[in-house]
Amino acid sequence: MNTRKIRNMEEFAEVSGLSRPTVSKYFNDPDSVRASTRERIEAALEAWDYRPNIYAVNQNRRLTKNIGVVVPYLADPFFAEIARNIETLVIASGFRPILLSSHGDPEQEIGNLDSLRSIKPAGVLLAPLGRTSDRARIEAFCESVPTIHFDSNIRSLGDGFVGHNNIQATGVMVEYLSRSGEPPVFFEMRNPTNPNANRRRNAYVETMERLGLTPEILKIDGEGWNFEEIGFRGGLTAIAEGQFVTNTILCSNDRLAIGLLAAAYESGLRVGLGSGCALRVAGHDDHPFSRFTCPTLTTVAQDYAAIAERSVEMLLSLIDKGKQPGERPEILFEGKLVLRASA
Amino acid sequence: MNTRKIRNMEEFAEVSGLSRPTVSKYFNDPDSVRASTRERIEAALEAWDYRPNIYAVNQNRRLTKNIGVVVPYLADPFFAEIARNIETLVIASGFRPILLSSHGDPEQEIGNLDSLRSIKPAGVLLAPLGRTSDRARIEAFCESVPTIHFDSNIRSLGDGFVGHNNIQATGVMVEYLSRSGEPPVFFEMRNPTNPNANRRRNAYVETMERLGLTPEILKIDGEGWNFEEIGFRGGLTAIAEGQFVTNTILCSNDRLAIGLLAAAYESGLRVGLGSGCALRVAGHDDHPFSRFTCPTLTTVAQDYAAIAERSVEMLLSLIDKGKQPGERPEILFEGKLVLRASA
DNA sequence: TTAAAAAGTTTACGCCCGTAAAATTAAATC
DNA sequence: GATTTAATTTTACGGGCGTAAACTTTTTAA
Repeated sequence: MNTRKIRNMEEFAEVSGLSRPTVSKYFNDPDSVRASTRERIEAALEAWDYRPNIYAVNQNRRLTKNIGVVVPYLADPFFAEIARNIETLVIASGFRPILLSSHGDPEQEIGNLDSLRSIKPAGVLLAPLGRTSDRARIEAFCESVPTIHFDSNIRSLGDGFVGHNNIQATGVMVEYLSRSGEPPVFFEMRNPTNPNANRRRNAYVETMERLGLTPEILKIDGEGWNFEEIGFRGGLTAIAEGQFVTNTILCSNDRLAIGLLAAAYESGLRVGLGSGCALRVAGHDDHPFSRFTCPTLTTVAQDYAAIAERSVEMLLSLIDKGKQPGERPEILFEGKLVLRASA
Repeated sequence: MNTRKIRNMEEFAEVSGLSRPTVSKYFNDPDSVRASTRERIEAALEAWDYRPNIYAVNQNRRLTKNIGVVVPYLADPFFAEIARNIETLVIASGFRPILLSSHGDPEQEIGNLDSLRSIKPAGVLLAPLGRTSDRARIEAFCESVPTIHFDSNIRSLGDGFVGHNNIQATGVMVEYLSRSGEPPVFFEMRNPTNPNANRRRNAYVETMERLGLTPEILKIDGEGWNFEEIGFRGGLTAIAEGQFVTNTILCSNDRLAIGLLAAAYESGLRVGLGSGCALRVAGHDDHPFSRFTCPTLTTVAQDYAAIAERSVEMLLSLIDKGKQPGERPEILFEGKLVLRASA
């Protein structure tokens, strides 16, 4: 590594023995220059440690290489995991991911979008909060920036959607639970923020009716994203007051189930399939921690990898080809039953 | 909101009835202009929806308002939580946080630092991976960018450190466990990546010896950041082969403890304080999930809020006053015993 | 009221790079 | 070796804003 400090592309072009526009061309697309030229530049890069000033580059390019990724709540390992997958894919595609969490707060969500707008991203992958989201302002954002929604589908918002097939997945779980024991009671928050929760409830009701069973829904109180806490408190009350109509409980998601498992343990109720068990509990999502609950949690897995891959793919194609008027692709991946010890 | 689109600061100055330098001054520091001027600009901002181009601004400012935040593993709710705290504080101080995760990978860690360097941050808050980190390259980074380390202290790296007092915290826990039942066995990974793990082990040994007890350490195999899995497998083996010398186990961290609890459950061992219990298990960190394990986990809490607050404070002062040669402040916050059901 | 101080305006230059057009050089084709 | 084609260089401009100097206006203090 040479000692002289390279201040800008002009100087770097000089030590490479080339002109600045050629070097600039190389940085935009290494394949756009002759092989021999490319080698000279790359040799110079080894020797001199220069990188184009990202601010000057982005100021002048029509489109930056930034891709915004907004998730509703990063402290939830589910979103952390899917964000990790997305990040890796975005980088591999030569873009630069900017990861933002809304921390469960609609204002922060809009703040994140505002903040993204100011960096003029090529596109955005957005998993919205849901019910509490400021629909109008998200819509305004989507009109100025190519946006693919994932995880949570807000009707007709954004240029496409990739997510989990809640209907199919819930159906599979309800069928399994019904044929392997008592039919399930559905356990959920009274005012779920996420639209997936509503789809899951509806699918539960439909499937139960199709099977000739009576749907039973237990709605518990609680606001915010502290789902384990909410499931725990709701579970304690439900157990103490005997609110569960059958011995089988299907939770709207794994985090509620984790709370409910804690409540069952606290109440001295053994959870599982065996004859010595008082309760069966199932979740939904295959949360990273569901393999380490006591007992391990039976659940329906979302296909994290496929959802991440497809949303990045869809966004890149949107950026590349531009918006197709009238079109808004929606892709759902099927859930897979994961049988563990809890149900 | 007016319809005419403001393209740049020139046009915005025009509609505000001011000159561009004055407007520029306002955006750098609203208090640097007369109150009446400030009001005019703010009124215009309401009416016209203009924001300075962030790339042009950063290209010209000596120092950007960016602050990098690098954590080793964002899918760990512990780091997600501390990152959330830091983010909020950084924003409140008028800076812009850039959150990056190393995903447990030393190369990604260096990649993150490289990526940060290219955005010329005012400063960086870095929680390094630890043992596997590329020390030399981190050192090189720290020389060119004001950097405060947190969580994990790599000897003499960076311009300061804020973290958890592992020695004191482990001592408190060992004392509690010893006086309330059988003395604890220390349960940890054979090759812990994080230097905190070493401090905890040493503190365990010291405290045990001070109390006149024999330290017993159980090292389990496993690589990577999948601590729950490692704790689970190690726990299963240890239980099956009767490797625990006493009935009390102090885990190096909560995530290992979560795995061990799952192993105990799987093995039919009841964990807790009562007479019907075969095992006592304690953790370290007060992981967000430790309130929902079965049984709930006794642990030592890290002061998340204080660590976040102090590291941001330290970094801002470093940015403000510049590096004091020879000085490298180290601040440790004490751990607080959290008694729950598991021990 | 007046002088001094503070704030704002004008003018001008620089930051670092993208990009377009025209001129030149090098590589590929026959 | 001459011609075509592709790549590179030269020249030139623009993007949006920071910032400095000199000048003018407004505010504050005497």
